Amino acid sequence: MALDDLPVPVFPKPVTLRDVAAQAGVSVATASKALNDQGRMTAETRERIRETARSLGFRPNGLAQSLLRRRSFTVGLLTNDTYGRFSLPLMSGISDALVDAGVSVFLCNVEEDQRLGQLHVEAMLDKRVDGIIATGKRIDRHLPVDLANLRVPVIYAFTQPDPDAVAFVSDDGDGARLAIEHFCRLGRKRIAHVSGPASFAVVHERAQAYRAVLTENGLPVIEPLLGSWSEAWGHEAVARLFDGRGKKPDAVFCGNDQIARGVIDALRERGLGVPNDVGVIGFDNWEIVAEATRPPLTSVDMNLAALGREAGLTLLSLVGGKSATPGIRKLPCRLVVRQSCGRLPDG
Amino acid sequence: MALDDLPVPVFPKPVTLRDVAAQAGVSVATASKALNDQGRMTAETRERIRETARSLGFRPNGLAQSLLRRRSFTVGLLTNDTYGRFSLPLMSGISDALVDAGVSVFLCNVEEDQRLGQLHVEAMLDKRVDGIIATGKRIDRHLPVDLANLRVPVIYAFTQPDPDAVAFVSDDGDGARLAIEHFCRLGRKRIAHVSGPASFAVVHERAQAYRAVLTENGLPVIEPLLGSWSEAWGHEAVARLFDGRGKKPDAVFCGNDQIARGVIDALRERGLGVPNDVGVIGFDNWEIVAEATRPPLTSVDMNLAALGREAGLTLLSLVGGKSATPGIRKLPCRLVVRQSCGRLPDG
DNA sequence: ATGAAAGCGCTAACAT
DNA sequence: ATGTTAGCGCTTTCAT
Repeated sequence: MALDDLPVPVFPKPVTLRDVAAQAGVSVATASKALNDQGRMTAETRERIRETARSLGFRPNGLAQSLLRRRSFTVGLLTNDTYGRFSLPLMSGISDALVDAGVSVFLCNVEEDQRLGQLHVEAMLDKRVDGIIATGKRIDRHLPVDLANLRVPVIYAFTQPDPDAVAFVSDDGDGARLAIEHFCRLGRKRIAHVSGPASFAVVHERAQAYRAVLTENGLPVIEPLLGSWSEAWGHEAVARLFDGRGKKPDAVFCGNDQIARGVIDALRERGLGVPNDVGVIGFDNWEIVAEATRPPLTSVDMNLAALGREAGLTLLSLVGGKSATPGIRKLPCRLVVRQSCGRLPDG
Repeated sequence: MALDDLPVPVFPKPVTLRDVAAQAGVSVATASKALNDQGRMTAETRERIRETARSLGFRPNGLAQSLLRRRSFTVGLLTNDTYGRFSLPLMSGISDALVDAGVSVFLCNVEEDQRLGQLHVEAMLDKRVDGIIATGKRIDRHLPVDLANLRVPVIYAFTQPDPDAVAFVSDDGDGARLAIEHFCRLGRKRIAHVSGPASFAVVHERAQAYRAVLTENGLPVIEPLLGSWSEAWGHEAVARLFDGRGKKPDAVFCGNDQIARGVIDALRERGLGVPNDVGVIGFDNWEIVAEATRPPLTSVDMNLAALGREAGLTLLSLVGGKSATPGIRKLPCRLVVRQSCGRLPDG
């Protein structure tokens, strides 16, 4: 038995329009028209050409078409959030919007590497992408690439945009507002806020909305507790909130779902019931966490997929030659109600 | 002030080789050679042409190059795991391997939609990708697309391959073995196994390795407990393991990190200490979970990024005309030791 | 040492 | 109703 006898796969040479034309006994031009529903010819010829194309398994070479049309039906997607959970729904929304237009997506992960980023952008440009979408994991940090004055339209989604660019971000103030108003409707009176590090812009945005809604409702504002985005911090925050003397909170609005989980666990350890004694709301609506807490966690969802869709559609219209108003557009959040807040009094 | 006065962005017409040639006073052919280090010409001319190219900001049109070279320096990445945590490390590894070769990645999410899948594959083929990588979220399910007899090489990574295709998957038996052997080295005597649903192939593969290693070490085999991949199941499994009469386990090997978390929490609630009374090992090494358990969880890592790299490199060599041995290649796992198993007796 | 010409696979004016 | 011609932007013989 022969060694070194691996079946070297030989790939069939692609069928070209020329092949189809020859086979059908017409010129390339006629074949092209037949397949693109252009020009005039007898229905019979058209059908015959179509049939030969089909039988030969002809597929037009997209490179040739793009070269001619000056449009590759391809957009570049830049991200620095390979492992995060934000980019995925975002991307899914983007692809979604683009697929319907027959546009494919080049995925490029740039990490924090300036050089790599620039390299990727050039590669995209060289491949003649129709446009570029930049996404990230936080809206107050810029990707490590310069996207100003490119030869193609650029859209920012969930990342810090260049000035005068078109950008979409979640409205974190709106998200916080939804949460606090939900608590108010449920009759909670002492609502605390446990959030992430002060270095995040959203932390302040949410805290501000938290204060505003409480004031509007004549409820006391408890100074927000800022820490890290971890369960451990949620734990610790509960100690700080409940150890002191004075009135205890009957609701906690958390900066993310992991903090919320820490809070819920800590409350249980203290013999405090959720939602009966204390209501809890999280942020991000990370299902894997929100559904594992006991009870399941009510949480603010940033609608990232919708945000991605919006970004994709806007890019498409830009590519189509329309113009879009520059500036940052904030998209509303949505409260996903589970069981960590209890029911309406009259519910 | 005028309304409707949005600055319609006008994009500069790309500079072509023809422009460069004209500007430098040479023919396109010469310009091409100068920029590609081909042909012969005075160093002076070459440099002059280069300089004009640079000053004009010339970038070759990749579409034209690809059309000629019959190679797009682009590969398609098919996945049905948009939201999962498996595809991301995988993708990152793949891009990693490809970027160095100047190859970009088309990301396509096909969900479970057969029609959408076929559509995407055709789109990729039309765009003349050099090859395709199929990835998924479990290795015993096929993507909803037919990738046999394509015009380009195909590699499978972490998804069920076609027969005779080249595929890379994690070696789950190896992963289980690493876990159980670790327990044995630490002197654990009654090691239980709590895993996911019987409908997953990996569940059996791991259970088999579990049995084998215990037998090799002369330790009793406790019939594996199969359930779901959730924390709640981890909880319940602990009840089943510890409620009965008879000897209690001193170690639990879990099918994923969420189960492990449920197990650890349930043990604590029973007053059982981890790792002192019971050691726990998880699977997947999902950092966000493994680092949030108390104590932090020792877990089996499937080395997905490495697996992706391997897949990427192999595709590249296939594209380069080399041949690869068909079949499923299993890549080893790695045990990430944290604090849920305790130390070596003499450590 | 440089350039003219052909051609990658396709589309679109402009003939006939 | 169909074919001829001229490109898209580039590379590559082959002349000069």
